[in-house]
Amino acid sequence: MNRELLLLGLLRHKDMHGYELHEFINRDMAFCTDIKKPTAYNILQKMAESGWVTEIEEQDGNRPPRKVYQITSEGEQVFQKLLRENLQQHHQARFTDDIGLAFIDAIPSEEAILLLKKRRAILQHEFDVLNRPHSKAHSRGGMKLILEHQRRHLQAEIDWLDDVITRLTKEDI
Amino acid sequence: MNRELLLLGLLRHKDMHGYELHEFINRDMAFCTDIKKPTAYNILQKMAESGWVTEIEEQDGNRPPRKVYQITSEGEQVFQKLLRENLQQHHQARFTDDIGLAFIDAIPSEEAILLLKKRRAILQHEFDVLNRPHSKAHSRGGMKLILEHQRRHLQAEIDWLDDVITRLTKEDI
DNA sequence: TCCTGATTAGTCATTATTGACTATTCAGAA
DNA sequence: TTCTGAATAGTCAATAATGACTAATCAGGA
Repeated sequence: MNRELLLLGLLRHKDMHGYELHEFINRDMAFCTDIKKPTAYNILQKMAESGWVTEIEEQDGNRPPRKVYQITSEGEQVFQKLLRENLQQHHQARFTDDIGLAFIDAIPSEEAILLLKKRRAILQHEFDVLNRPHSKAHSRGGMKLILEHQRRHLQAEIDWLDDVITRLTKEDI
Repeated sequence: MNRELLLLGLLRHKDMHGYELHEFINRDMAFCTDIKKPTAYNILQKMAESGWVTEIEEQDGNRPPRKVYQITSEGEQVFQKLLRENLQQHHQARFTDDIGLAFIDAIPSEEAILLLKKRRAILQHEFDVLNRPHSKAHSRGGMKLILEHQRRHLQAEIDWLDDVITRLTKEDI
């Protein structure tokens, strides 16, 4: 239901068509979700069937018509409910990167150290990118919170990875 | 491919049947992955088709026969490759919990604070559970690393959430 | 003994997700 | 003006994932 929350939240600000929503999400919100285009259209269609949004065919010049989505008052109520649910819950994070760690004793620790140092370089690079001055879309309210969250998370990852590398170096796993 | 890595890694230790693999993953590795039963069987079947594992029908008493999976030498090579890939990469974490934060200005900050305090209590509880003495399955090598990772991550989450709550309290979003 | 609920083991029909494709428009170069 | 590559807008067939189901066995109590 978090994808629904996201789409409704964006539609509250302004009416948008599917492609526009997808573009925004994949440009400005890539760090918190990952909705592919057909998935976005699928969710929009279902929300239209549920009456949370309305589809309005719009003709722009002589381009083929496109469907503009508008949140309904029922959709607004659902948004308010989903938002409250989201804020008061916590979903355990699953790190797919961890799976390899479970089997780290299957390779020589010198090699493991080299591989993890490579991972660390990637992490550091992402951290640096995140600390670069950011776009307009990211400078308002909630977005800043989310960016700060990513920053904190990446810092914790780097600290942890350094710790793992140190322990491997001391053969103290 | 990380699910494949996980299943192959477990089969390296001993031959297992599908249900056994699924049970182990959902009991002892729930904090790093989330493979449903039919998904596990599906992956095992595909790995059998690829020659990474062999299926052997086994009769236990007069129970219906079941398929025991055994890693092949080709499977071992794939495991070694996947493990190295996994260790040297980093996958950006996506926090679905963040989506609500993006729209936090849609509700009064007093209410948001209450909701986030509830979230914090859940987080704290998970942190406490994680710090309780853990099972045998979790006390060996790689597993300890992963638990430590979760612990660090949860600590960072709590710190961040406290920061958000403080900022909201000061109306400084 | 018989019954009940839990455990073991797996399947299958339905949903969800996505890679790959179509088709139009537009901006600029040749 | 004609061509080319990028941007816009969306669809669809194929794959992946899962909820709900089946079915046997077992442990223990009535």
